[in-house]
Amino acid sequence: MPELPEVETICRQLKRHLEGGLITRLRLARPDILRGAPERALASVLGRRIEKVSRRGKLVRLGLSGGRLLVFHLKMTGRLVVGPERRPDKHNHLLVTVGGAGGACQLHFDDPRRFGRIWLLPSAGAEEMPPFLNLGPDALAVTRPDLAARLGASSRRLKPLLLDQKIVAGLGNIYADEILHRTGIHPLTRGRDLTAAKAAALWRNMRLVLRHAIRRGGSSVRDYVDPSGRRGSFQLEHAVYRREGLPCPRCPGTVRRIVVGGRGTYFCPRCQRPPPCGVTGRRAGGLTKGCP
DNA sequence: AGCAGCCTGTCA
DNA sequence: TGACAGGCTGCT
Repeated sequence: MPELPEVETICRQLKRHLEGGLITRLRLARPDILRGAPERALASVLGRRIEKVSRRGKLVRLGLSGGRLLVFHLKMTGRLVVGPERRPDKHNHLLVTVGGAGGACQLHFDDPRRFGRIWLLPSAGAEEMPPFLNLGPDALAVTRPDLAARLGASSRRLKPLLLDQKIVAGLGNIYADEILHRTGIHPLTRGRDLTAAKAAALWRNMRLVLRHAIRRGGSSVRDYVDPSGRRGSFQLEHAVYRREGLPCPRCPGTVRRIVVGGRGTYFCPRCQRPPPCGVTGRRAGGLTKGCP
């Protein structure tokens, strides 16, 4: 489940290994995961140079010479692996051979669940087409007032709001829960009910948690590894994610799990106060009485 | 706004 | 062996 910190870690590695290299061979094993251009258009990528590796939200961009962009979304189980030439494994979807100053290497895009997608786009105007169309500002680029405005304009609960890539791009289930916990906000709080102080703290903690997770190489909860096969270590510092029944690290409370918008949501009911007039997380009632 | 569907590996 | 995991699209 690569989210912003994992994708950032991946990008930094790809940058080191791929930037400046020439694409000498391509093998698309599963044409159905390619979007934005027909399969035959992939041939036009041969011989182009990988000029710039970048990230926006959870998307990885390879900027190619000649105005092309190769974009990857890893979704849940996708992996980008770089290394010496080797046989593709059975879950390989795209194999790119890159010639560089230090000899050839290969980029493998593998995804056992096949949720992952690849786009081939013209770099001019790419921001106005899928998958960038409707994508909100990156979680590490959004300004404090912009985030406050985006959350405050909505009556939706904060958990689904933070997961909505149109609001802010890069957060997934792990970091949404960790950020809400660190800020002491109940996941069912509605966006419009955020106080200015809480919105500011949320922005600060979002940056803090994401930056710290990047320093740890991301979270390896189940099978995430970076392009060199190394696991991250931020999972060791998760305060709530997948810690149901365990003590909250910040207060004497116990971590609970509820389902919000179909997603498992972990929080501490003691230090993440219930929203003023909302559901408590157990069952509706009690607190809602008397609220306008 | 909420949920099925896409997928398959993993765990109870 | 069946439920579950979850990012995102598209449907209701």
